[in-house]
Amino acid sequence: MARTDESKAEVVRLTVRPQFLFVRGGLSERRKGLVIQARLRGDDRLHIGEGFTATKKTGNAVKRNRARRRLKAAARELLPRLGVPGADYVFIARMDTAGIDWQRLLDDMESALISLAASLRQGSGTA
RNA sequence: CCAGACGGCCGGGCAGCCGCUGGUGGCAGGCUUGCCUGUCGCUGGAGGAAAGUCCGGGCUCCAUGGAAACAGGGCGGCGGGUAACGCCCGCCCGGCGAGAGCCGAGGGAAAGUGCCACAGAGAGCAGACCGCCAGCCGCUUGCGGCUGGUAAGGGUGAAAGGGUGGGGUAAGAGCCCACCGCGGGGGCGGUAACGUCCCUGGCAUGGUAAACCCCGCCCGGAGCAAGACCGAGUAGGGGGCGCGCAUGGGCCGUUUCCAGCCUGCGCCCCGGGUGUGUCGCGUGAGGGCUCCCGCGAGGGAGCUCCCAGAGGAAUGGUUGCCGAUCCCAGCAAUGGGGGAACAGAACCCGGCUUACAGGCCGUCUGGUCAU
Repeated sequence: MARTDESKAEVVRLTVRPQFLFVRGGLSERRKGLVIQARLRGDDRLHIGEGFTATKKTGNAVKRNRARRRLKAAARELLPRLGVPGADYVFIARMDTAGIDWQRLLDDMESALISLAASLRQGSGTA
């Protein structure tokens, strides 16, 4: 499959609570190492939004920090290549995120992003 | 060397690649001339507990200042340290330990009130169940009954109205005596808590004050979502109702007094920013080294360093090597496995408390061996 736009889209961090709530109303993909939510913003701009969350269930503050940092590091590698321009993504840490094998985490994120991209391009992401 | 006590310190290391954030420098660009953007360097970047948010402060805002009383809260051997403390140091007293040491909310219970279950005859103006003793009566002698004395013994209890020993006595009892304890007075040592000695009294004073309480000392409230700045803007404006036009009313726990200030007061409704940015926000009761004073907590002087400042929240992700206890095998040398505890700054300090794999250093105690 030949990628038409080789220029990677700019990635912007989601910062306020309403942005997270908006994405929660969109699509969701669950893997062993993480959960990804995604939703097309519906505006004209082409940047990709990214946000990271770890709930109290993930563990204490150290475990939550580690899980969120691993998600950020993985997203930095994968999201510019696999993310859909104009969509916002929220990466949610699970119990295994901090301890899972690094390559497995990358594989989980890649497969989730690919299937989300397929759904988004079909137009069901705007909801 | 083994066992133990106390104090202090550390709490994974190195390298490669790719990132984040603060500071700083070069270059380029922009313009409102001191900032912004891009890029390339250099450099700082979690803890001993960053935690719990339990105390004490700084700082900020609110409150007109002072005094007294009351209310509420806290503290409590003595002396010292400190900005301060409920913290720390030294000492005293009591308890525990063979010892090094450890533990103690450690003022007042003969001001008052409350409480002290069960058991027990009796539990706070004490108390005769058994026993002991005396007298009288009955009777088969040691037995039984009645009356009285007695707190030495038994029994109950967490605790039985000073303890031990002797005298004394019908049996006993601070009834008397010695020592201890307790109360009062005095001498000496100590800044003091207290210690010690002498005289004296009489055995009257159970425990509980993290029960009320009494005594002494201390204490305004809220917190960085404090608070400040920019934007037209945080303060005022308009309306209604009630009371009032003064010897009134208000000024932050309450009341009173003194001084001062303000001027209608109270309630309700309407309209007027709704959301970021910047500051606060890292030079501080600051760290390191040396010297001096002090038993110590700590204090002083000199030199030197700048040492995290995020904001859905940076301080990392990943790979390789080395790796402590630990687990398995083995008498051992050793081989294999495994791969670091508790835990993440959010205005900042001083403490306390709690969590924590493992390691290092020093001082001391007891034991063992050698000399």
